Amino acid sequence: MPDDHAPASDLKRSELARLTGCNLETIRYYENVGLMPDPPRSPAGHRRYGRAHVERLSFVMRARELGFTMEEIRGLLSLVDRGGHTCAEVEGVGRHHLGVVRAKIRDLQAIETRLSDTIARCSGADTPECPLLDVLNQSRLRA
Amino acid sequence: MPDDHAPASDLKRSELARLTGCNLETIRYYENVGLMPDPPRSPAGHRRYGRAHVERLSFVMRARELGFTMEEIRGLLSLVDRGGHTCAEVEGVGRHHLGVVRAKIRDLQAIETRLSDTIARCSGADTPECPLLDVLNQSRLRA
DNA sequence: CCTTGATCCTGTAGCGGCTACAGACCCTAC
DNA sequence: GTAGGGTCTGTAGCCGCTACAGGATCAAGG
Repeated sequence: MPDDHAPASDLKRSELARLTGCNLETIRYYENVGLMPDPPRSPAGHRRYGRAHVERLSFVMRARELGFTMEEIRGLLSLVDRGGHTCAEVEGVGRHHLGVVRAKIRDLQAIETRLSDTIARCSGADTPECPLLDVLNQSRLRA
Repeated sequence: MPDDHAPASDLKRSELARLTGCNLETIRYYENVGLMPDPPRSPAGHRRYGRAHVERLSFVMRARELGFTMEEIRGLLSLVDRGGHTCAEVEGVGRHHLGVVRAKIRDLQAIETRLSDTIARCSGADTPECPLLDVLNQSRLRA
């Protein structure tokens, strides 16, 4: 769709927020931690964003949606910014993160199994005896 | 069960830490946030723990291992402490937490799928073109 | 031109769940 | 007595935001 009739430049912070769906304060936060560049300012000191900022923020947001840490995103951005990056480098970051994600899934699945197995044995009755409490109380010291 | 021959009482904080595997500082933290009771003190003000503290801390640690938040653990502990708790109440807390765990797993699995599908298309070559970067750059504004 | 209300600016504090460190005490052994 | 450990307290830092206070500035209406 040709959309050039809409300038999408010289945006205020609130407009960038609305356009990207990013929280207003988070934009400033990303600037502080170096994920977003210091934007040019109006004479009164108000931030003015352009198309490049919209794309940069969108990149950051999509990376966050995929669970990349800010450190990893900084890495990805510096790869791209310095130019001459390779797919291999980017893939390396991605594979590492994928490993972390898979590890988290495994941890949570172990919890899920243990928890659902335990709860399945709950009577749901008005008695104080409770398999879940037993699991939490099961002392390796006695027994 | 008669187990009174093992004292396991009058423990120092470091001993409680060693016995439970809990980090030394974390014990004080749990005390500050109300998961552990204020223990009795030696004349010089040093904390002295007994068997009950070992069990309490173990309870908290097992609950944390299952991913319960401190808020939920406080809830579980107050159920037990006030007496007259029921399995139904405990199960309720557990079921709620299980829902949260399952939601997290779903979120992570969505990330995992998207990430692994994308990385699978990476060439791993020295070219700048990269499917992962494409995904991060894919602008909903143009295209 | 002036006022009003919305927006912008800055710095800072808070969330959860710890972890660690500084600087003061204290305890034990030699 | 003194050296070294352990303990005490308060506080700051981690991540990734989010929110709020108190001031400056903007845009519209009268």
